[in-house]
Amino acid sequence: MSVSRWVRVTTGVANGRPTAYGLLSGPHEGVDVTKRPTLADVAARAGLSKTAVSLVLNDRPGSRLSADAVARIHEAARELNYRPNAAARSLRLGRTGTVGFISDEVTITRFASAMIRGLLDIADEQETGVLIAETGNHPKQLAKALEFMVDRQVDGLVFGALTARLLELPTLPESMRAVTVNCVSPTVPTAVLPSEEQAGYAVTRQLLDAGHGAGLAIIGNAPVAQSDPHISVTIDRRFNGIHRALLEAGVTPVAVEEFEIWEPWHGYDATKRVLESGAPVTGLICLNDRVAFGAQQALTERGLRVPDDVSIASFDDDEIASYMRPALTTARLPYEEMGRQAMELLLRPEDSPGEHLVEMPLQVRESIRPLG
Amino acid sequence: MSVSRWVRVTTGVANGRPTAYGLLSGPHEGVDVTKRPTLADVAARAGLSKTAVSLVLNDRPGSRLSADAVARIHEAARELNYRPNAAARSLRLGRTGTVGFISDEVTITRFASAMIRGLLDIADEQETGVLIAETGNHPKQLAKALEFMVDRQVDGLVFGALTARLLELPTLPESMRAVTVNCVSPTVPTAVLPSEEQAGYAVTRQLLDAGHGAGLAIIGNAPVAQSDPHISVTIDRRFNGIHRALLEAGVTPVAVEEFEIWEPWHGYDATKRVLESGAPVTGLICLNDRVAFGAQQALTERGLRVPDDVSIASFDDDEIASYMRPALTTARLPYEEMGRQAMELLLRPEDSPGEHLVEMPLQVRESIRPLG
DNA sequence: GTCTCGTGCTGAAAGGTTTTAGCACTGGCG
DNA sequence: CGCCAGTGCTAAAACCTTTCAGCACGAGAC
Repeated sequence: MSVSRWVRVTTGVANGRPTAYGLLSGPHEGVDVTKRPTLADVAARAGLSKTAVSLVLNDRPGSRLSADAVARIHEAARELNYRPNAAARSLRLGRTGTVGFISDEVTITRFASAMIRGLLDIADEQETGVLIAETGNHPKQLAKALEFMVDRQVDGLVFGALTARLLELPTLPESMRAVTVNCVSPTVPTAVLPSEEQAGYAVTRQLLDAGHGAGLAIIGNAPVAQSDPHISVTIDRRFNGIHRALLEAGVTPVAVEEFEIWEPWHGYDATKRVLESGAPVTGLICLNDRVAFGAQQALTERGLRVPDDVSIASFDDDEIASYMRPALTTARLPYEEMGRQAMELLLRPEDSPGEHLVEMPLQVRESIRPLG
Repeated sequence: MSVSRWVRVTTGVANGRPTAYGLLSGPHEGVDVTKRPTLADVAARAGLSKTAVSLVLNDRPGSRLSADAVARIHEAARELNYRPNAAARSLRLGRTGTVGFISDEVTITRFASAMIRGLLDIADEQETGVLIAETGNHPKQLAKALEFMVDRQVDGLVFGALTARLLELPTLPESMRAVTVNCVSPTVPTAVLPSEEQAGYAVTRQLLDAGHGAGLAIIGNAPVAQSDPHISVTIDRRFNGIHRALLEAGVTPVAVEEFEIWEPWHGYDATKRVLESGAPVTGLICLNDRVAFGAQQALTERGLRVPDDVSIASFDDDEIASYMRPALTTARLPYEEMGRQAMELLLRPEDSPGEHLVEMPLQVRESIRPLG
């Protein structure tokens, strides 16, 4: 059916609420035009019972109605443009065909919005709606959002976070399905996370393979973030991957710049320091793209060119990575894929507890030059 | 109440659906622990009728219950941790306390996610939930989303778009409240748009006031976008503002670069062309920040510095505008404020048809140098 | 003593769906 | 003929809320 065929026909108000919906004057006569048709209307028009209509329209197996009856019901439903009333169905069934997405600020900031894309994608495939709430990291807001969702009897909950951290969630109703994306919580067994160890390893190898073992610098070492799961549970793994690659190759970086917040200006400052120190740097592992962006600004100011003089590899595949000249080689944070995974896990009938890692694919672009 | 107090107590399943919810073993005895309490449970505990409970809990004016009765009901509700069943209420009331947000790709791309922030902000204040759907510009998806929302009996609809264009929407049920944000539709009378004329004027004046009248270039003239409302209904106004300022000052640009798609590489190419043409350019009006970013890359490659040699002003206040060195002076696209406005208009009881313009504030940063 | 009115409260219907239990009929078998 | 099984269909309950209509009772007016 097409929604566009619904129009209000009178402006009458009954019981303080408008009820006057109906079909555009169309080919079918004898239809009550004052309100949305119900099962009873379809039943009347088909000359059968509500039970029969419900059975047929939901084609329940085992209900043995004559082919004629089935045809009449379908015809009547089509003619009346019947759509079931979601509230009534929810009331009866105890489920709503709706899931909730609660995050700190995934939806409302630009960084991880691809996560929503993934979520909505799968939800849509499964004819499921998504209710959204953001907490801005306030426990009060979280409690409120949760209460709202539970009251609406959502069929499941997805918890998301901007940075992959440990979340403090209240205990959920035990029958409530839930998945965390880009975060973990002791109260939710199923979690979807980016495969950071692999990414750390891949990024580092990319520079090592290009021959930068002798002049490698790390821009953005973050010991605090590494050790505090409330800041991140995955940064640690990213560094583990980096170190595994270095260890394997027997390489020690010529410089390691430490700072916890990864914004362009920090990358700029840190890289400036490295350059001023005179360390013989030929390759930069920047801990994210914004840091890499700042690093490049510092290099440019020094008259150094990427990748001719210094190569850069990085993490995230932020918008900025593709705007840079040269475009940045970086390990992509797979937000969309994580969103898809989460929704699939949530909607799947069986449980799938545990950590589900999603690969961070290396986007190889032009910021690395092979040496000699 | 706190949601965390709900836990499943048995794993029993009735009618094929789990119903076993209850209070954590707490201070109150004699409460049925097997399911969410209903009005009837509260009534029983308070020794009154369902009617009385409903009346009191919704504190309907004109219902004259004794102070004692009111107290008993509140107490019982609190003890049982009663929360009304949203589906039942919707069924009865015909409204849901939920609005729908349908857009092409506002939620799922990074550009306009602040719009959602504004929407959710206000929705939250008004205890309203938000159902989200994205159409990716497919009419099929749009119809599906609309149908879904109408079926769920949302109390209103917000239509959003990434670029401020004319939308083709099916006729809505006439009683359905609706607002468009950053887009317009003949079927929806209330629209929220950015105040582009004012922004065009302000940006241009900023360069003129700094003395760049003699060396002004426009990077990103877009005649097609200007004249096709399906691409944009506001770009036109942006140019009108620019031209009004120029006309007023009696200024003719020394160069006008035309291209319809405003990505960094286009800005880069266009600026390169201008520089190669030898036009005596001292100030660039870039039609968005990404174009400005590309322009700066071209300038830098030519050994020209911003703002020392060339000044830049731009539109949008994209992420990138604040990352650039120097940070970019730009007229902010007020997505968040537009979102707030839209939700306020939607939730307001009276209608407010017409166009609601939201100011685009000029973010004055360091990319403009006053000429001697 | 009857009527009227105000007070405090309640029964029952309505909203639209799903599902259980079961009715009425036919045909086949013993 | 009696019984059983199968076929085609339906009545009614249940889900939980809101609200209309109205009951019972006591006080005051006439």
